[in-house]
Order: sequence, then C-alpha cells, then structure tokens
Amino acid sequence: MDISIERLCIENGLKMTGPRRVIARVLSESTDHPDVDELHRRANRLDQRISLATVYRTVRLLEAKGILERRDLGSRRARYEPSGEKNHFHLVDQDSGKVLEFAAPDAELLLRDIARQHGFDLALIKIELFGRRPAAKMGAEEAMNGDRRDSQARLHGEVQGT
Amino acid sequence: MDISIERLCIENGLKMTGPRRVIARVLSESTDHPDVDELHRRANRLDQRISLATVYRTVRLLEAKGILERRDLGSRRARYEPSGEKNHFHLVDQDSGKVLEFAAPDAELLLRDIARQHGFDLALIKIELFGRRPAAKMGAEEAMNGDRRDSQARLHGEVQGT
DNA sequence: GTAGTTGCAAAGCCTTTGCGATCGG
DNA sequence: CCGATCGCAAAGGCTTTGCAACTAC
Repeated sequence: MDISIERLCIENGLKMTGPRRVIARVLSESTDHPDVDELHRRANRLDQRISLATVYRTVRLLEAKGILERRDLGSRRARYEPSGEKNHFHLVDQDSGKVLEFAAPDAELLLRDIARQHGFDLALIKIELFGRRPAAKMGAEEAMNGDRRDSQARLHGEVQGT
Repeated sequence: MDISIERLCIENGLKMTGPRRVIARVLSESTDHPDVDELHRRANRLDQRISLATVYRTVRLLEAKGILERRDLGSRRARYEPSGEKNHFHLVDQDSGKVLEFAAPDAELLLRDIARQHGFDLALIKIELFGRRPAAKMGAEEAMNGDRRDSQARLHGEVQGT
C-alpha cells in the first residue's frame, strides 16, 4: 500500500510530474482523511515548491479518475481518501472531531436491497454517524486512526454577533 | 410539520419577527431539501424585503437550536430540512439529481449497535445512497417505506463534473 | 427600554482559473 | 516537440459579519 496511488495514476495515463508524484505519495501514506490544506502541508514537507492550486487540481483530477473519493464529514472543507479501499463508513466524535472507520456489511446489504427495490444501481454508499462518548471509559481502541479535528466548530457556536 | 417550525421557534425563546415568521413558514411548507438560495427565493415570494443574510442567519440559528438539520447531498451548497421528522435517509439519483427519502429501521439498528460497541451515543445517523436507474424496468412503486415520497422538481442537481 | 434582529455592503473562506513558464513522454 | 502541468495571483461561489436602524417582548 505504498505507491499504489502513483501506480493508479500511471494506469490512468496521467503524466507523473514531480509535484504529482509527491502528492500521490502523500495520499498513499495517509491513513486518515486529510483536507486539501493538510495535503498541501504534507506535500510541502517533501517539496516546498508545490502550490496549493496544484494540490486542488490533482485531487480533483484523481477524483474524476475514480482514484480518490471526496468526503464531507461535517466540515466545510472537502476531505479525500483513496477509493480502492473496501467499503467502510465513518463515525465522527462530535467532541473531538476524530473520525473512526468501521465496516457494516449487513447494513450495506440492507441498503443495497432497498435501493434495488426502487430500481437503483448503487454507485456509492455513504454512512456517517455522529455521536459522543459518554464521559465514562475511553481509551481502549483509541488507537484507531485519529483525524485532524476541525470537523465541527460550527456545530455549536453562538450564532448572532455583537 | 405544518406551522410547527414557528412553534418550535417560540418554544426555543426566539423572537418572532416578520422575516423570521416568513422563513419559518417557508420551511414548514417545504417537503424537499432547499438550499439557502432557494429558501430566500421562496421567502421573497411572500415578502420582497427579506435579505439573503437574514436567511443565512436564520437557518444557522435554527440549526443551532436543533430545529433544522443541514444536509450536503453532494452539492456544494448546504441544504436544510426540519429535524423533527422521523429518521429517514436519502437516495440520490446521480443522473437527475432527484432525492428520494427512505426509512431503514433495520439498518439503523445495526448501526446504532456498532456505535454502541465503540462506546458512542449516536446523535445523528446520515445515510446517503448515490446511484442511477438502469433505463430498463423502472416504474413499479414510486412509493417509499411509508415516508412521503418527495419528487423535488427544480433541483440544480449536478453533483460534480469535470 | 433593551437585547435581539435586519439590510446592506464588505469581508472571508475554500476552491477554481487565466496565463505564461516548464516539463514529461 | 506538443500537450499536459505548474506556480502565482486574481477571480468565483457560498457564507459570514460590521454597523446603524429597527422591533419584539
């Protein structure tokens, strides 16, 4: 799972320029759901010269090629992840903004079935759960994969100024 | 979901000003998932003077009060719907952009269970299915699991393209 | 009367784009 | 070599906000 994104790019007939190679590598090494700004930051650690615009253009291109998938996860910024991975969904901790991934093959089947009953072929299933952990015991599998927080921030905020 | 939005506003201690009353009414009468611009348009049919900024401020406030829920549904503009309604999810036709609502109590249970296993209390479950109808045999039933079917017409549909 | 609201226009945030320079195949 | 890609800065689309006037309670 190292350079797979780059491989996919090549298979899709994309020119592998310097910046693109770096971004592909950053994507391949990410196990979370970085937004464009974060990708830019990570890419810049490998090559200072890569511009934000290029990161935007690249994720857009890779999304069009089906190599990446865009996620929203509550924040205003788009986040990306490789689409190859087997179906998984997102459980967002509303307090910390952390995102856990989980599989739910049973639920998936049910949904696919419902869609079929309506005459649809599903291309994409998005399931996002938002909740909080009752203060009690945490820890345990905290080890999953934490995400950059930032997802909410507008979930509670006061609304009217002055 | 008739004039209930206004009632909810009052219960939440919000001042019922003219603009707010109109927006509440528009929301109460909507059976689809309008974006802010569309809400503004509808509100303006009842009162020309209502500004876009006020619509933004109002939906934000109502979302904070838990009266409305924001949806993304693939487009870049936020869409809103009353949160009171019983849990339902969205099936988006990628060709037309139309959104069907459906219920999936079984899937819901499964998911709630998964969340519990991770120590979470769920506040919100989002399920969005994206797919297309193979031109072949459609028809059959347009009626969903008891929820109201909702054929929103004017839907600036598209999801993303290149 | 006072705190909460509103309109308007300006500002902000994220994303896209025009353009000339560069680079990959 | 030719078209794809890049960096930069300017432009766009959607949303928020500062401010002074106004209004519900």
